[in-house]
Amino acid sequence: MLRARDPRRPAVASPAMARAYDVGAIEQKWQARWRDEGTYEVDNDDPRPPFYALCMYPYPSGPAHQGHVRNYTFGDLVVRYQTMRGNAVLSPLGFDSFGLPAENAAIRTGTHPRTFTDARIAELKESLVRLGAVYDWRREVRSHDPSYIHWTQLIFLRLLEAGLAYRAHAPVNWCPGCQTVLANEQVLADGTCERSGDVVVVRDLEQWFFRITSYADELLASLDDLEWPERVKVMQRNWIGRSEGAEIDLEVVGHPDLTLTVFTTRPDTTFGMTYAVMAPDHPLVDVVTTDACRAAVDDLRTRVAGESEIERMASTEAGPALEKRGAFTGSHVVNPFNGQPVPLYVADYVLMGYGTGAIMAVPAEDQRDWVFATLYGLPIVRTVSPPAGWDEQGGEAYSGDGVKINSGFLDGLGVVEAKQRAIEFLEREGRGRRKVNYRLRDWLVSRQRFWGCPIPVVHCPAHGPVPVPEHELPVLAPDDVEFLPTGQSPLAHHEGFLRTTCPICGGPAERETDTMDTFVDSSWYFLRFCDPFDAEQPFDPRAVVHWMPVDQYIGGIEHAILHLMYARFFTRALIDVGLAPPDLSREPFRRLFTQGMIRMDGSKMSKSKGNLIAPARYYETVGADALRLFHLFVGPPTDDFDWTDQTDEVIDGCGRFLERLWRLADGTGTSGSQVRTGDLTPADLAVRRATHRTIARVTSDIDRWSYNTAVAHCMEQVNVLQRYARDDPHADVLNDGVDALLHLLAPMAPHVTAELWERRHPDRLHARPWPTFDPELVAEETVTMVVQVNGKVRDRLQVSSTIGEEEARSAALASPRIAGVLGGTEPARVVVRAPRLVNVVIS
RNA sequence: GGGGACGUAGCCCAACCGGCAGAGGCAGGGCGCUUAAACCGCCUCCAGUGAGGGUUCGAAUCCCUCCGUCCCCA
Repeated sequence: MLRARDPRRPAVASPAMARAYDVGAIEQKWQARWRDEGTYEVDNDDPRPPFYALCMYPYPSGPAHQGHVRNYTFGDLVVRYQTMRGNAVLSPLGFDSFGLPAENAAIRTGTHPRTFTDARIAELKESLVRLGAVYDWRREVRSHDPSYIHWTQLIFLRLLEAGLAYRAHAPVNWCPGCQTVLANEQVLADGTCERSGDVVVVRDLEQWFFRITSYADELLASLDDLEWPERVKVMQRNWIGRSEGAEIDLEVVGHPDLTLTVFTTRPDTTFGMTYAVMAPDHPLVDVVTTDACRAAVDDLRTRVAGESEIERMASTEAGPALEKRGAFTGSHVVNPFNGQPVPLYVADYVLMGYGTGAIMAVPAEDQRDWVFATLYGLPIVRTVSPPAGWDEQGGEAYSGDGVKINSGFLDGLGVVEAKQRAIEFLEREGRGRRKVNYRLRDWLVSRQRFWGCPIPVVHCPAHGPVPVPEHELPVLAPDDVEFLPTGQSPLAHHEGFLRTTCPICGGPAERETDTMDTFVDSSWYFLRFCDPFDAEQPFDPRAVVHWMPVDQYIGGIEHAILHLMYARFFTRALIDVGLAPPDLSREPFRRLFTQGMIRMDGSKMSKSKGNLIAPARYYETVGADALRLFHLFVGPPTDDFDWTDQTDEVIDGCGRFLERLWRLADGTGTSGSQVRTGDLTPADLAVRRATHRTIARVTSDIDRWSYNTAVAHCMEQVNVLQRYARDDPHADVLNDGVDALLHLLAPMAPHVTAELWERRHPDRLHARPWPTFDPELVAEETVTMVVQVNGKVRDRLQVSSTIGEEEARSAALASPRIAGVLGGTEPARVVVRAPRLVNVVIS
């Protein structure tokens, strides 16, 4: 019976096809062995040097997708390779198991989020086991486990005690779809929610914050020493957004008791201040607004109140209703540099959360001010001379360097010098001060959600927010709640949870019903992994000092900013509040690797896009080893990969390679030829050299994350050995070659190599040391020396690899072909790069 | 608008410090094996490095401009 072949289905799916070996059987066999024998379980008192390898805490969304496969293949390679290198490798995995999808599923189906989440964890775990990824599962951590909640809450209380957690009334980004508060970074540039796509609005709520801004300078400065991708460091630097400038206290005309403090990065431009602007929610707006202007100002404030900051910032460029962007307050402030009064406006483009919530406007040197000034007919005075032709070419604001003009005592200076002079003037006159400002804001951690770690606080009418006593932890959410799409956590409707007593006075009090942002859970899980059984404390100080910092952290570039920033902050904060020891590294992740995305049809492969290619189908056919090999082989690990119709053919190719390896190693590749012993021939020696060269190359490839070339070099070596095996091979040379190859492939294709090794030797491949090579065998005896004339290759000579410079020069010039090209011309110059190249230059 | 990465054969990619453009794979073609096909084995076609300029004895590699794709921040 014939059936049309599904082009997306691997060719080897056909059961009729001859297989060299039973992929499914051996993969299951070895997965069971690694589990039953605890091969990758490691104790804290292990005498080998410690190595901590970690893949980012996954959110359990169901079976692994190709992005996971790629991530965990890299991670598993590191674990197995470092183990063979003689290290005690800590390889834990856990699940970032709190989060919205589980709760949304609960609202949709009525299933408790725990039931839903546990099922998704089981699926993810199973697909990782089937990938052959190995972990010390004894150390598994789940965010929603009461023993983890306990310590997350203790950390919260200690941060609260230290003043690093606080409660504040704040405008927050509210997503109507998710019915919760979002952090700024969860709001996309178009003002919509990154998760649901709803338009985010601003609401004013009492919220909990972590004081990450206290660490802004340290988080910025210590980036320099990290072995992280430069692009990630750049993103973190930009996110912290340190800017040096000045705060200036402006007098408000007619309000002798008031000063309006503004922040500027360009104090040198103060002579060009032609107006000033306050954020609509600035506390002084009411005071300075005159009756005549009140209606317009109130109108603006009402409109802005419903908009997210992102929307307000995005509206900088020309758009509809521009004239509604600001309103005059009726008051004036005084320019401290020249004593001139200038009008004071309220405008949406100034944000209360940045700087002081008010700015001096210098339209000539700031584009947003330029747009606003043009719109409202405000004067524009240049204080920096723009480059020649700037105005003629339609130039507007000029923010670059140049000579100061129209600036009194600053005239003639450059911008950098003028800044310093301006700040000195302000400080001397008592009108302002040097000030460093950050874009980074404190971390808003409150979420109006059920499926998160409860914030361990009760609200007492008499004593306000009171910490839950530590011996009462953990505070756990009740199970008998109703999941309804209301604006509040279901906890807020649960009387049994809500009603409690004040720990101070014993009077009636209410529990806090907000839960913590799930980024809190993922900010310290890597510490818990060091000591996951500790019932007395979050982790033993000795254990974290032993394992930390993480030697190799592996994850997606999408976590380049938030997760990594929060984890860096938490590690420092935990040390500073005394939960972690002072000798713990303040940087949690020493080396970071960020893998490229898997794309399909131009967009990220994801569940929401519906373009997932499940790994399970490959486990059934070519096997996990082939799928792993494919992910390693297909391109540089940092690069994005486009999944296309041809991808299955490449995966099949990886499967074919493993079958060739099998035939070679299992003896079928020799096709019955006699295996020779005795003295080595030159051909034997060449193969032995190839073996050592392959060991050297693959080792170096793995060390520099060039897995695609590591696989390619193994493929090349299989080709060499296969050819050799058919052609009167020497027993030792062939066996050594195959054995070395099995070692090299052991971290990449662990199942098939383990099985082949077992058929050849009594011990376990993955417990063996990484192979070494003989440098003398790696070095070539003779090399091809290229002889160029004026950069063009004219001859190739076989020379000793140790040839000296003079010798190389004479050999090149003695070549008849070179002499022919020169035709008697005297070389103007001879560039010698022995032993590879000689370039003869003639004019 | 600002910052960053990348562009090499029909396709995915090598070329590590500036030194012979090709290691590996996919697809295609041919031959062998086979009653036949698949599988397997052997052989093989194909580019001068997105475009232009510069530095250099020598540039895929370094610098500049432009084009294209992607990422981050606005």
